[in-house]
Amino acid sequence: MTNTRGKILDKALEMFNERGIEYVGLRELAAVLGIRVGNITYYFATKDDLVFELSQQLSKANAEIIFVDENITMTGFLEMLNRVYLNQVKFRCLLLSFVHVMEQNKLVAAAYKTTQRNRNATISANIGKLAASGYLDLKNDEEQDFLVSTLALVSRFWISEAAISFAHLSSQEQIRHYLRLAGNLLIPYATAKAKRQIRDFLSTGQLASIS
Amino acid sequence: MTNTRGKILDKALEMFNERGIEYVGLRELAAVLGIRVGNITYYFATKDDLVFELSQQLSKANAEIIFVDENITMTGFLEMLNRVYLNQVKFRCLLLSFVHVMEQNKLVAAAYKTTQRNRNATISANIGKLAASGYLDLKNDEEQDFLVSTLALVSRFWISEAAISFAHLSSQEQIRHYLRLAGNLLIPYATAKAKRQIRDFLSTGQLASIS
DNA sequence: CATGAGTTAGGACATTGTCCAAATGTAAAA
DNA sequence: TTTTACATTTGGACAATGTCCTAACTCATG
Repeated sequence: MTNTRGKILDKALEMFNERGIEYVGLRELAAVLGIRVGNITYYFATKDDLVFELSQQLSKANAEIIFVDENITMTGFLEMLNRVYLNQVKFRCLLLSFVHVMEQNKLVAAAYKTTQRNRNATISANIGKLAASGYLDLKNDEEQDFLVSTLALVSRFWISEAAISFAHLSSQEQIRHYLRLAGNLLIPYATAKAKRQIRDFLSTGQLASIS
Repeated sequence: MTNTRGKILDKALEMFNERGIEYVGLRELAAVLGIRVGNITYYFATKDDLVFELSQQLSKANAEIIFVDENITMTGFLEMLNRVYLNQVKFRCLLLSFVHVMEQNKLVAAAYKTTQRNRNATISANIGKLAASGYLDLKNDEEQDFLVSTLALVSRFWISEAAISFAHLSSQEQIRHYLRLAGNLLIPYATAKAKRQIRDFLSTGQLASIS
């Protein structure tokens, strides 16, 4: 992006990620960009609008990753999770201010509601496919709901816990920890071939971190 | 509490819980109390100091609940979790701004570090007792670490997820949902008698909500 | 060159947390 | 009772924030 709007978005994401959305003022952002505050408000009437645009970028990036895969394997499922986690690192400022943003920013809140409904349905469908394909042994709907609920909770808040409790670890190490957690969550319900894929993925299969 | 300091703390907690720490200004708090802003800063030099005091109250309340019980049962463990969740509802403003507070408030962050270390150790010890007493069947340390890690994550962030996704439910219903989640998490490792206690607790045993 | 839409600059505004000096209240000492 | 010393409360100042508005500038098009 070479235009002003794009520059604002890029630098805002960079600074928000480093120091937190609430702690980066528009004047400081403007100063770093060598422009005036009024110029930012020309493109984004409010700071919320700027944050909303970033949340849309994350949403779009996730949409390219999360879909119902008819031929999903346990390895594929974990890779999908891995890719989502990597996206979340890129937009970590949003997830670290998750509750705050959702309470304040009506735009983001409204968009999230619909996105999240689809997302949970997709995860649920994939878990169902894994069961149908002999990767998971689920006795009833409650077991499936439990897995989906827990995976959703972990996926939403792992980065918040990591920021507080595992700040000394790299993003890649943090992701490894929470992928391991997800894997352990699935293991009691995993068939033999699924267990092999989980153990294999956790020991060698992690995707490369972002640049 | 009839003194000014106590009144400030009580009303602040009430308003923070209702509308969020970030959205209640000191002037509004002072106005509701019928005092001046400077009077608040006399007792709490900064807003962070006020928040820190509230976090100490939560810490103290939890300390009375969370301890290593030599004769712990599965029912007792779930009751302990239930009591912690009820405490968290009382101080939900702190948990909803968890990451935010930890990033900004050095006092709270420092206190939390040591508290959390002890707390995780205590939970881990109780899980160990459950295994020793024939409630849990843990094959290795990794299984125990997994349970402790996941329980810690859920216990820290359930209220944040509930505020966003289950705002239409009462606190008691929210707690029921996350106690069920914790129960389901334990079930694959639970012995027969533990399974009975879990199912029994989830169907009838939930503690009453706060007034 | 002139026009007009798009863009940028600069400053005003209300609100926030913080800080301070003066005024007031209170309770023990003289 | 009066004085003194300390605790409490007041009222306003301060810098920083997000938001808003008007004037100035840029630049392709007629």
